[in-house]
Amino acid sequence: MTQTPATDQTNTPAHANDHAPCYITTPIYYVNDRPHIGHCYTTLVADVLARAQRLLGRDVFFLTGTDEHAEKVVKAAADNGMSPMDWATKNAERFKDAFTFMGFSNDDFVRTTEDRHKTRASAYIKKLKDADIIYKGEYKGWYDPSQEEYVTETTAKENDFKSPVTGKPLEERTEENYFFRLSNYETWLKATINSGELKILPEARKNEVLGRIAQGLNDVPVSRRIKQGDPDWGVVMPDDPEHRVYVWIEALCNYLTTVDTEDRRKYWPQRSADDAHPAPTITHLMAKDILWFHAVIWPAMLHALGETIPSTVYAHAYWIAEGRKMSKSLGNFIEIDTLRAYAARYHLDAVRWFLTTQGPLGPTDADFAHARFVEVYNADLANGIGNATSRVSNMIEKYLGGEIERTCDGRFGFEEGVALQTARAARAAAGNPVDDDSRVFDLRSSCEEALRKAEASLANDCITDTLTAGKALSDEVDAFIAYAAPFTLAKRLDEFEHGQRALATILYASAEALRIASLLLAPAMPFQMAELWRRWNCNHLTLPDDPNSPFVAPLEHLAHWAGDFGLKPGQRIAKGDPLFMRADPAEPAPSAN
RNA sequence: GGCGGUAUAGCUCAGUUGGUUAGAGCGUGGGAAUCAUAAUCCUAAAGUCGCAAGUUCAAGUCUUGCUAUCGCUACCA
Repeated sequence: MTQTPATDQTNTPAHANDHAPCYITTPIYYVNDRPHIGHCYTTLVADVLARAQRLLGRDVFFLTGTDEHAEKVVKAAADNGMSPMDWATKNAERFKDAFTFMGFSNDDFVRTTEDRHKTRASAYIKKLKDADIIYKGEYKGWYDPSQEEYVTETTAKENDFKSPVTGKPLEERTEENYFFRLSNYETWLKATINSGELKILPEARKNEVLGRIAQGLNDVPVSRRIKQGDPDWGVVMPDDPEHRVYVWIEALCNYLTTVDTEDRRKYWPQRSADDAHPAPTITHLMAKDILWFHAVIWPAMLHALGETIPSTVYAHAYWIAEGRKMSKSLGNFIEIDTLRAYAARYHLDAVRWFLTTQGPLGPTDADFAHARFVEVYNADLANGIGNATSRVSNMIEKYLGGEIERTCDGRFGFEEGVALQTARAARAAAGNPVDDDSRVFDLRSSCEEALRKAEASLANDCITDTLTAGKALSDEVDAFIAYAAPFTLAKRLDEFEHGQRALATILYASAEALRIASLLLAPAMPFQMAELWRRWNCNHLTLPDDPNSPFVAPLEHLAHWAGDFGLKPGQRIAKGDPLFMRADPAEPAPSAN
């Protein structure tokens, strides 16, 4: 499952090689933090994207992990009477547990304290140092003796050159440090970002980064001199044991160190201009606070190393809670336990759906409000896809004995079609004729359209269009059922020559469209969609009982109307319990305790 | 302080190079239907497009000022 590194690719389906590989990362999370909605959200977006790309048939590698080399980790460990490593391990496990709970399908979980990371990160830095791209220089800054740390120029100025914490005067100090020649890459960065070779999303963030680059780039310090009594924690500057590499610069390397192995290099290949293989896509997802490192410093480092640069750096905004910014002082962080409580009441897939569709993917923050959660849950899931599958399953059980009788082309209201004419006649006979007898439904074309939309949006790392396309299909089925009223026809079968055939045709089209909708919804709701496939005996997954098992074919094939994986005559359809039970808006929010 | 973004129906947001009655989803009102988780379908109402001035035959869409709000301001993760 999720936390098991899938290091071997032997289970990769054959079709996976038809497309370029796809590498998706989240930041590695600071191990002193407790997993909260922020960590879960970024990783969920990555998971939905990874699942969607796998569904398209791509060979995906999805990485997350923990950042463990901060000095504060040593302190926190000491405060808790543990060794830094034991403390880090304990907290890394909390992230792993949280992510397992969220149903994430990451292929690996990297910890920066692992040798595989440290040795390679160290090698990259050595390479840069040997090339004089990392050089020894002098850092002049404002030092806060009471806190034993430097403060930034701006912070120093804002606080009138006094310690922001204690108010004692700051000292101007000069220190010997190593620097990275970021200033060398100003022109290159501008060109690379402007050309779209490096996509920074959303657009607003790209402009922010470009604006800041335009103000000029300075070389950045990447190390600090090791002082007497410093803990041995982190990566030492190659060939200079008196300096330690700053955590963040070593941490960035995790994206490359983890796939810098023979079997994984396909996700991050060193490419030449005439490379015939399709270029893999490398997508870094993160929250907006760490965009600068990922959009500027990291690509420049990679460029200096002669490595491929990421194709997309996506920085989403923050969640706020019930209209208020989450902060430690307010103590209103939505922690993993709150999400667990929501999942226990509404289903994990409902939590995933809400976060994905209502989240701050754009440049502005989004609100996690209980009332809103229930509204979206009822509108999209209980009344939407949940109810639609219930009513269709129910009618197939009731009118067709729980078995698909025939297929059809999914087009209704057109000249040659008899099924909808029969259904309209039945409504008229029942004294409830349709308002508009010229209405047409082309469910098959709608499905094909939805598929195109999904593929186009995923090429731009957009996950929501795929989901809304799936939801739109389910909505169309609802409208079709209301119009065709198969339940009315079912009561008057003997009045019409082809009544039974018309009924079976209408129900087939409804169910087949919902099956295709469920495929598009699956990246966000893998568990309940797999449950639906079990009830409907659809063989989409290699292991029908394991929602995390690979798909048996790419989406294009799976979603083919009445195709090899479509519903077939004789296929058993079971109704089962509601996938998403309607929620009571009056009920108080689930509590973590 | 500097640079930049945003202000459009109750809520969340779309609104292309300025051009007829400003759109969607959710929520709300009315009607229909009853297969379904009282779900669904049809339909309606609701906006002086932050405020003020300007450019123009014509501005939500351009300019200026004001107000509110948000982000970035680099080496803590």
